[in-house]
Order: sequence, then structure tokens, then C-alpha cells
Amino acid sequence: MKHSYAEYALLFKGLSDETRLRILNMLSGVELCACNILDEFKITQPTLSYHMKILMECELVRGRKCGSWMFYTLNKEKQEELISLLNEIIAEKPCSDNKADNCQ
Amino acid sequence: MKHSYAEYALLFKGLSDETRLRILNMLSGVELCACNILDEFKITQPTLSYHMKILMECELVRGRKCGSWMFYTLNKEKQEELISLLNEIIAEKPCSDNKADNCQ
DNA sequence: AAATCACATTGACAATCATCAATGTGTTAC
DNA sequence: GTAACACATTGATGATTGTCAATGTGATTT
Repeated sequence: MKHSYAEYALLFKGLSDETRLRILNMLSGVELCACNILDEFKITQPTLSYHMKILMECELVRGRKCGSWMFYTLNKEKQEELISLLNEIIAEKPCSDNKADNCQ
Repeated sequence: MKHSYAEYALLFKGLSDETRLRILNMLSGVELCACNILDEFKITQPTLSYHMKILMECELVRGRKCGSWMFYTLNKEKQEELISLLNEIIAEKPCSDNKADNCQ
């Protein structure tokens, strides 16, 4: 648990929308500008801007401005943190007795 | 991509609440009944019931009824699927040229 | 069978979310 | 400097969310 539950919840909220998941997948290994991303969806430009803001606020994505373009890249570290958290949750705790003993 | 984006979005939505994250963590390696879980929170019983319903609907948690008790366990497979998805997103695609070449 | 216990469901509510049209801001092209 | 472009912000709207009090349901106890 590197961060608080509230922070992780925010990260997962960033991932909890189909459009945003598609955007993240588009960004894997590539840097794209907003207009490239917009082309792939049937949403308006303000809606995309809204999603990119959310992705950047929870730091799943990084942005860099270049002239009047905005280029986006994945922040792999954040996703690795989520993978660590999920692994941590899955892992059995040493203290756990693993059985609900009051009912077979 | 074992499932659809919509399904993954639902799974992440399941994880996007602080209370539910804490519940999942409580369940790692242990089977607990609803009343055990409720004791740890300052929420009402209907609210817990609501959260457990969400966790079961997206199959992050499995439930088993025993008399009038409900026992819950983690569904590790689902979390492993999410880890796979995150790894897949992080991984660079072979087709990607990795650079936005119209701006240094 | 009546009371109690463990949990689910319903209805209501405020808060947040995803979306768009309209508008604003800063950059580039002419 | 004016027009066009790329993106952000604002305001509005319908949908969804998390919460609770009240009530329902089914099992257990007495």
C-alpha cells in the first residue's frame, strides 16, 4: 500500500469508463495528440478534453504541450502501482486463518 | 483482451470506491460473513449490502449462503484478469512507432 | 407460532458523472 | 492583424452513484 485507499479509488475511477480504457490502450507505446485520439471516437472535442483531464488528474497519463497541440503518453508507473495493489489484495495475509469456521 | 472494454470498465468501477477496496483487502485469504465486514465500517447494513451486490455482480467477490449468513470470498481470477489487462495496456504494441514525429 | 436475527430490497435524496453546445484562449497561417 | 486551428472551460442536462430509513424475507430460537 504505497498510497491511500482514497487515492487508489480515484485511480480505478479513472479506469472505470469504456472511452478512457480505449484511450489508454491507444496510448500504449505511442505518443498521440488530442486530435489523433478524437478521430477514433464519436464524441465531441469537449468530451475528449474532459476525459483527458481526468486521466491526467489521476496521473495515468502525462501531457506535453507543443505549440497548440497537446501530446499524451501513458504513465506506466501509475499502472504498475495498481498492479502491485491488486497483487497485494490477492496475496493471502499471514494473519489469515483462511476459514470461516462457524459454518462448514 | 479476454473481455470487452465495457466489462473491464465495470470491473474497475467495482474497484473505484474506497469502502469496496477496503472490503476486498479484508477478504484476502479469508472468508468473512457480512456481519464481520459490517463491524469494521461506520456504514449501515443496507449500504454494505449495496456494496456487496456490486462486488458480486462484477464477480470480484463470490458469495455463499449458509443458513441466514452470507459468506464472502475473493475471486482471484477476476483480479488476475485485470492485472493482465493493465499489463497489456502498458506493453508496447509492435505496430507502434513510439514517437510523435510532427513535433520534436 | 412468535420473536429475533442476518441480510436484501425499496424509495428518496444529494452528489457526482458523461455528455454537449457555446464560448474562451493561445497558436499558427495568411 | 485577421482568420483558422487546437484545445480548454463553462453551463446545462439527464443518468448514475452512495447513502440512509423503512420495510421485506427467510432462517433460527424460544
